[in-house]
Amino acid sequence: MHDELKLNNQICFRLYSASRLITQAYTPMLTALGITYPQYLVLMVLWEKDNQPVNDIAHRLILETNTVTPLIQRMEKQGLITRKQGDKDKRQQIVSLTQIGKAMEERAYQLIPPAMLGRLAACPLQLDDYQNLAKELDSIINTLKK
Amino acid sequence: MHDELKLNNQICFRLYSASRLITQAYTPMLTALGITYPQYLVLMVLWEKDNQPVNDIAHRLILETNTVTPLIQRMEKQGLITRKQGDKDKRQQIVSLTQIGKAMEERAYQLIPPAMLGRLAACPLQLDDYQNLAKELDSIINTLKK
DNA sequence: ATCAATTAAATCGTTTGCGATATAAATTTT
DNA sequence: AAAATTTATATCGCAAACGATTTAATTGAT
Repeated sequence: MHDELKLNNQICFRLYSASRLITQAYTPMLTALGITYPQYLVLMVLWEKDNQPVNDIAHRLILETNTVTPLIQRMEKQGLITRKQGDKDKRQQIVSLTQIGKAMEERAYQLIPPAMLGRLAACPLQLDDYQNLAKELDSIINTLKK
Repeated sequence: MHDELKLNNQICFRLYSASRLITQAYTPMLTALGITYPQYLVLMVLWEKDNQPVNDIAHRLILETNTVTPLIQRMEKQGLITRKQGDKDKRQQIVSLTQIGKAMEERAYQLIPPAMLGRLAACPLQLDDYQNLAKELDSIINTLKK
């Protein structure tokens, strides 16, 4: 048995597990808001800057448009966002928040950060551990993204 | 705009992105072997210890059986593993490697670790950074898994 | 200006991941 | 032992991800 192929030695498996578990920790709050985690990501992008084309949202989330387009279509059906053809470039679809989508920011702010703090209260990591983690993850992300 | 809701301040988004990007980095090698990343995880579990029930594999990968069962069914169809009912407990399905599944370990060992090393060569992280990262991820995983 | 190449979205098909539920076998309770 | 509960898998439905392809609009080249 090659040690390199042991699950315990895999950073990738840890990232995969930690990512899924944190997403699962968000789920109860997101379900209360009626959204999923990827939809929450799209909303965060739009809360920072409204009226963006699909491509910019996809780029920000490091996703392909073939993932973002259906995601956005579902969000439109739910009344969170609207789409309209771009003025300068008619290939673009400009995505904008509805009043419902805008209003959800405040609800998310009240609900999610305190709940996540509670959920991670038992975690021994300190603030500088999280900052360190963020830096290490950014290194990996920047190395691997095209 | 609440700072807590900015994408840049989200550990979760970093984990999600890093996980997807590393999985994508594995993909060319896994495609050459004819498998996917979750299938590779199942194989690693079985390379460490063959003949395990679905439940143990799911537990090891921190997945539910409703994810692992169809995954294993596809792997069976591809001839990588076999399933047989448990002797003591007839509810169990014992999963075992076929010769093809066993032989794949050596091919994976030749192919994957060197390619991933190359892929991460440009990453500024050092060995102790990775060890640190592993410890931090384990903290999060242990805090959040039931 | 015309034709070719690029770009922005969308569509299609497959594999995951997971909540909810079903089924059958084993265990516990009464 | 019969009934109730728990446990191991499996099934179903839906939302991601993503490779591959398509369509329409824009840009670049001749």
